[in-house]
Amino acid sequence: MRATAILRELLASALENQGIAWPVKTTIEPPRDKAHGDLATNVAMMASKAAKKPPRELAESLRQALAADPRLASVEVAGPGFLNVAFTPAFWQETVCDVAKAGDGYGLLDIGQGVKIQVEFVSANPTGPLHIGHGRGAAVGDSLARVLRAAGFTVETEYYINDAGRQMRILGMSILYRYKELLGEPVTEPEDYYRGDYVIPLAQDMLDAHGRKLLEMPEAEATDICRLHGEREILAGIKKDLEDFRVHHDVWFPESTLLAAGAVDAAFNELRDKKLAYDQDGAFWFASTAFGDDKDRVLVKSGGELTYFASDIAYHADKFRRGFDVVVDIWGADHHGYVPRMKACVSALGRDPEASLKVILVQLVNLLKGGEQIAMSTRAGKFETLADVVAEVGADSARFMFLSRKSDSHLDFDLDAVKEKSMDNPVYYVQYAHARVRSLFAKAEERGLAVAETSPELLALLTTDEDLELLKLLEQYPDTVAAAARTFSPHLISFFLRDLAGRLHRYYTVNPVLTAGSDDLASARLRLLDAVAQTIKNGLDLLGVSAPDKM
RNA sequence: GCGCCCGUAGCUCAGUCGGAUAGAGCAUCUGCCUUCUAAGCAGACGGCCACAGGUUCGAAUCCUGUCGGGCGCACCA
Repeated sequence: MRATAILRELLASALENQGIAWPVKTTIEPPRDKAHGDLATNVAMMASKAAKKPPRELAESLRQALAADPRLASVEVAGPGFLNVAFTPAFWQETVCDVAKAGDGYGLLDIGQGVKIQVEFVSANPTGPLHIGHGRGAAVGDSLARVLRAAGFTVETEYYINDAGRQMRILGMSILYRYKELLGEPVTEPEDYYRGDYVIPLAQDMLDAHGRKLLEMPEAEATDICRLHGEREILAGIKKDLEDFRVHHDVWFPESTLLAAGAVDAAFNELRDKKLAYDQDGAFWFASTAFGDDKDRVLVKSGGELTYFASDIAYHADKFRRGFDVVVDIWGADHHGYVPRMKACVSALGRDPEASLKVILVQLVNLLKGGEQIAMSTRAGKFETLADVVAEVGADSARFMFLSRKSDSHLDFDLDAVKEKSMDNPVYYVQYAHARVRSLFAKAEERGLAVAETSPELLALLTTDEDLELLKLLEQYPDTVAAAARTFSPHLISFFLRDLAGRLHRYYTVNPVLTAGSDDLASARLRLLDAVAQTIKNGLDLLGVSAPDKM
C-alpha cells in the first residue's frame, strides 16, 4: 500500500507538471512476472491521448521524472508503454517497522471515512435451529463486518427476527400438535408443520408448565402460548449457536416492533402519497414496476394479511432512518429474484439503490461426507445443523472453509476433509505458519538469544530472495484489506493468508533463523518473521479464526 | 417462455478498473528430516479460460449469439 501510494503520487505530480490529469482507468499493480519489477503501471497508455504523445514517449518522460527518487531502484519503459518500477531493499525492509509499530492495528485503514454501514445477515426465522447454509451466511456476514470495520467504516451488524408472520403461527401450531400427541389425545397430523424432532422437547416444556390446561382454552390462545415459548427457546438456541461460531450481531431486531410502532402503516402512507402504491382486487400493491421490477408486488393480501415484503419495506425505511449510508443484506442465493423489488423499494424511499443497498447472495452449501452428498432437506442426518458441524470440525475450520470461496459460488463442504490436518484443510496450513514463528521465539528465549531491536542497519541484513518476497507480501496486506472491503469479498483475505503462509513455510525451509550464523542475522530474521506472524494473526482475526501459538 | 448466477488443469477453486508468457491447492510421479514443528519444502505432469463472432494497441475479463449446469419467476417465507 505504501509502495502503490508513493508511486501514484510521484506519477501524478509528474503528469501534473505536463498539465495532464490523472487518468481514471490507471492501474498500478504488482506484475505477474517478477522480471517486470515490483509494480507496473499502464498510466502512460491511459494518458497518451490527453498528452498527445505516443505511450512510449510519455512513459519515457515519466521515467526520467521518477528516476531521481531515492526509494526507487529502477524505472523502466517496457512493451507498449508500461512503466516497470522496482523499489530498493531498504524501502521494503522498512515494512518490518511498519508492522511492528502498528501491531494488531496493521492493516487498519481509513478508506471508510466513517461512513455508516449496516450488515444484516442470517436473519433466519426462529422456527428451528440454524443449518449449515445459515452457517455460511453467518461466516460471510460476520467476517465482512470485521473487514469493513478494519477499513474504517462504522459498522453495525443486525439480525432481523421474523417473529410476526405465518411461519411463527405454524411453529406454535406444531408445538401444540406435539403437545397433544404427548398427552395421547386423538390428533390428525397437520398438513403443513415443522416436523423436526426439536419441536418435541418444546412440547414437553408446555406439558411440564401447563399440564392439560392448554386443552381447555381456545385453540388460538393455546397456539399463542406455544408460539411464544417456541420462539424464545429457539432464538436462544440460535444465539448460542452463533456465539459458539464466534458470530456477533450488535442488534437483534424483531419484526413485531415495526408493526407495534406503526412503521408499516407509515411506509404504506408514504408510498400512497408518492402514488407508488394502490388498491386493486381487494389487495394493496406496490408499483415496483416503476423501478424496473417485473411486476407489481402485493403488500396486503386480499385476506388482510401482510406479505413478508410489506414489513421489509418498513424495515429498510427504518434502517435508513437510523442513519445508515449503506445497507448490506446477505441472502441465500435462492432469494436472488427478490433483489429487483428490494432495489425498487429503496428507490421508492428516495435513495439511490446502487449506492445505498448492497445485496450479497450466498450460494448453497453441499455437505459431503466420505465423498457422498448429505441431503440438506428435512430428513437430513446428524450433521444438518450448524451446531453439530461446529462441534464436529471446530469453528476455525468451518469458518475458514466458508470464507475460502467467493460467496456466490457453490461450496462443497467435505466434513472429512475439513477435519483433516492437511492441505485439504488450509486453515491448518495458515495457523501452522503462525505457530511456527511463535515457537521460534519460544525457542530463542530458551536458548537465551537476546533479540536485537529493529534498526535500518539490522534490517539491511534481510537480503535473500525469500526475505524480499516476504517483505513485499507484508506490504500488500493493507491493499488486500482495501480490496476485500471495496468488493465486499472477505475471501480475498483467506487467499492472501494462504499465499503468505506458503512464503513463510518456504522461508522456514530455506533460511535457518536461530542457527543463521550470527545473532544479528538471527535477530533480523526473527523481526521479519514476527511481522509475518503479526500479519497472519491480523488477517485471521478478520476471518474470525484463531491464531494459535502452538500446534 | 422470461430473468439472475455460473462454465478456467483429472478434482476443488483464485484471477481487482481490460494488461505482458494463465495461477494455487488436491490428486499422480520424483526428490528433501543426525540441525529452529515434515500439519512442511522443492521439482515434474497437467490448459482451445464451454463454443462462435465482435469491440481495441491488448480480452479469461467488456458486447452479441449458441451450448451446458444451478436458481428464481406467488395475494410463501
